[in-house]
Amino acid sequence: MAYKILIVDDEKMLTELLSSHLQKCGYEAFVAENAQQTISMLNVYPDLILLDINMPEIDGLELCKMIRQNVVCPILFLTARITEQDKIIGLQVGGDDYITKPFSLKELTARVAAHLRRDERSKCAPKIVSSQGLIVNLAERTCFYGEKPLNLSNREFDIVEFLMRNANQIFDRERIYEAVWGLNAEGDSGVIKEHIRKIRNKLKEATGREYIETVWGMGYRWKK
Amino acid sequence: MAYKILIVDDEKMLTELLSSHLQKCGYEAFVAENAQQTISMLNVYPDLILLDINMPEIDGLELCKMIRQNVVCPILFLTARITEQDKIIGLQVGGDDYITKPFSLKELTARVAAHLRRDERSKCAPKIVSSQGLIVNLAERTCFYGEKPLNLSNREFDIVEFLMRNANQIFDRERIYEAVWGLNAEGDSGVIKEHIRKIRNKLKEATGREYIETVWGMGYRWKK
DNA sequence: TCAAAAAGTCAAAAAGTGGTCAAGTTCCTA
DNA sequence: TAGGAACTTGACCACTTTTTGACTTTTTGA
Repeated sequence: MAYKILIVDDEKMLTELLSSHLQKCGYEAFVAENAQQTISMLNVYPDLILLDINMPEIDGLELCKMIRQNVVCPILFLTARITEQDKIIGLQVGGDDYITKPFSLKELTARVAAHLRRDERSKCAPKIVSSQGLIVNLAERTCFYGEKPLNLSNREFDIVEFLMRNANQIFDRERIYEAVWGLNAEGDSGVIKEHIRKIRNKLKEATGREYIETVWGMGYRWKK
Repeated sequence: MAYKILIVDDEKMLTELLSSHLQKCGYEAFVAENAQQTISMLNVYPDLILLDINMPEIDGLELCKMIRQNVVCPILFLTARITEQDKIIGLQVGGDDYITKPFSLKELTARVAAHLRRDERSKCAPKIVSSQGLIVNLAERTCFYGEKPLNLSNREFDIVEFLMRNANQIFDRERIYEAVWGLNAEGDSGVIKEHIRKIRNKLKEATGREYIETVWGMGYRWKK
């Protein structure tokens, strides 16, 4: 199946040029001309996003931040200006690389290919699980929200991993205990409660969002 | 078995184009040109519905609300206009996504595929029971009327589940007690009466309908 | 028409559940 | 092996659910 590339730019000329070129190169190309279109286009699950920084209405950087809430694929900025400052901001909002205008099509496709390759590698090796901008690296046992590390302890990480792998399902404390501590491990007595509290604190601290929901009388559920 | 897609639009040109394209992609396509046709078409149990918002006679949004009374499959709006306001209203009436006209066939099929995939995932796990627009998710133990959550407590949910599973049958309070609390559990003394009252209140609040009927001297019955 | 039985309502007591905290224990590392 | 981090425990509080019993309303049949 062909890689899907989403092009976000308001200049029709450019988007047409790019999309036809990328299609020739064997990619599937999708175009969005504004923020709204972009967000709804994320449903096609693009493998890579080309994002123009200079757009009317909404800033590309701002848009990037929004995209990152839902998606982990590489995001490459298309931009005229590029200072060190820009670069730092770009990375902060979750961008992966810059391509400065004007660029040759050859250069563009080379970069696109490189990032897809890299993404492919990271996909098979460490295994990354992502949920609303939260990136969990199972190989390194780390958890980041953008640049921010969560610093989960071992037990905490295990619990998060278990809940994320089974997102949207409800588990009572006993089931979580079994899953994380191992079967026929004795008792719970509230350890989970305490761990959940710690995890929630760290998640809140880093992301400002609620990930773990309490279903009264039933248990906990990871909201995807 | 091919996915069934229902296309609701009054422009013959468009519906023919769409249906032939979707058929080429391996889907089964059905067309409805107005509200009446749509409602009767629901009997084929479509897996996904493409719904034009701008139709004469009846508003697409209104129609969507009616469809949702009977059906849980994804509903995608086809629309020219699209503001934040539209989006919110669309979601309130039970829509799942928007596709703005004009759109490419490629984009359309991508979105259709994405939603079918998503729906497939949620289908295999939880098991959904539906009764007159009331959707009960056994896995999550939630109960919705369209968008409105019922917020049943555990005991309440158990009772509703039992009655719904055995719809149209009459059970006296003792039988319900046995079924929900477990056999040779002692006494009833009116607990059921109270729970039934709570459930009725919540059902009434959310749906405006009566689901639980009292058969005097005999017990209660869930009206399907 | 009236009284008894059945069903419905209400408020308050009882039981159960989850969140928080502080203190204890274990484990690991320097 | 001392110190600190991670893990566990139990007690407490706040809150929700469940149950109870007294009371009212409705229905039925003599």
